Amino acid sequence: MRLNEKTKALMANKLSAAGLRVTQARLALAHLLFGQGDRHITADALREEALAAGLKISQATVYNTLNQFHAAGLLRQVQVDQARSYFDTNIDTHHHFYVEDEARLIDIAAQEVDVTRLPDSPKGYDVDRVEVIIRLDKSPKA
Amino acid sequence: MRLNEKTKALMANKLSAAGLRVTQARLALAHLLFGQGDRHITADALREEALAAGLKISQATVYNTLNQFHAAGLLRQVQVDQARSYFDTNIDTHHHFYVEDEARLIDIAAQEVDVTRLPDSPKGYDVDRVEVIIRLDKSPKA
DNA sequence: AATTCACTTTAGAATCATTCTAATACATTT
DNA sequence: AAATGTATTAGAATGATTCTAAAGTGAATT
Repeated sequence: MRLNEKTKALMANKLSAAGLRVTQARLALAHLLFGQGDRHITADALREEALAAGLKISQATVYNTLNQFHAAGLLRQVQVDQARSYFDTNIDTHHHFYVEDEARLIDIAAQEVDVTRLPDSPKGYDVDRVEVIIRLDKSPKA
Repeated sequence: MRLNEKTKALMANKLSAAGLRVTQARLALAHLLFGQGDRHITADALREEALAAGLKISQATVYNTLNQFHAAGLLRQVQVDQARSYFDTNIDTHHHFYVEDEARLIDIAAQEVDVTRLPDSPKGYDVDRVEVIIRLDKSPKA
């Protein structure tokens, strides 16, 4: 895979800023993840993209890298399906539609949802994040 | 395990009403699940409870039964942790706190949360359910 | 109460996502 | 370029869940 120099520099920057060493594997995966707008992707799907793009990269590295990016705050992990984890390249506050039948996530911008009242957290605990997940079904054929 | 007759009749009723045949295994698991207020439990934890209660029941049956109860609408499945599924005996509309560090779910009554605005669903899809999950961290020691 | 038949339960194998291991490769510092 | 500490890797290991196909049970019927 050839990364254009501008994107490469951006990604290298992103990695350094996150405290991650800039390596071939991380650069290439960052390019796939962050080079094309917001996405929701599973480890396996990313692996396949990488292989399709001609990268020689192991499954372990895909998992390691996703976990490191997540730990570094470059990715959010979304848990909507018991079978697998999704990684979301959009780390701003936002919410999701989830189409269970299609195993597909759709972003909802934070300002599209108003949560105007929440209960107090139990004593000794603080709110880390409020997630709203709207589960969707296909409409019945009229 | 001895089920008192009143509970047993209630559970048998619940199963029949849900279109499930009343069997020993289902009665016993229903008793554990529904006999003590709202709970959030994993398949494995339920298995252990069952064994501790002296039931002779296989893991496969625990899974089968949880899945059937879920399909029949007697349980809700809650997805907050990548490692395992929780089954929630409270099937009314409600929400959850989730304490990640302790892998613990806490119910939030529907009326404790106001979601006053939601985006339109994508064309061709209907809202099945709106889930609010409040992820909690332990407060830092002051 | 025995028979039948469909549904349940079971032990154990299989699957699948994810993590681990410990050996090799690479990036950075000397 | 040698040394040092991370990264990457293939493959094994793990752990939750599902599958398989054989044996058991509940409900309906004789």
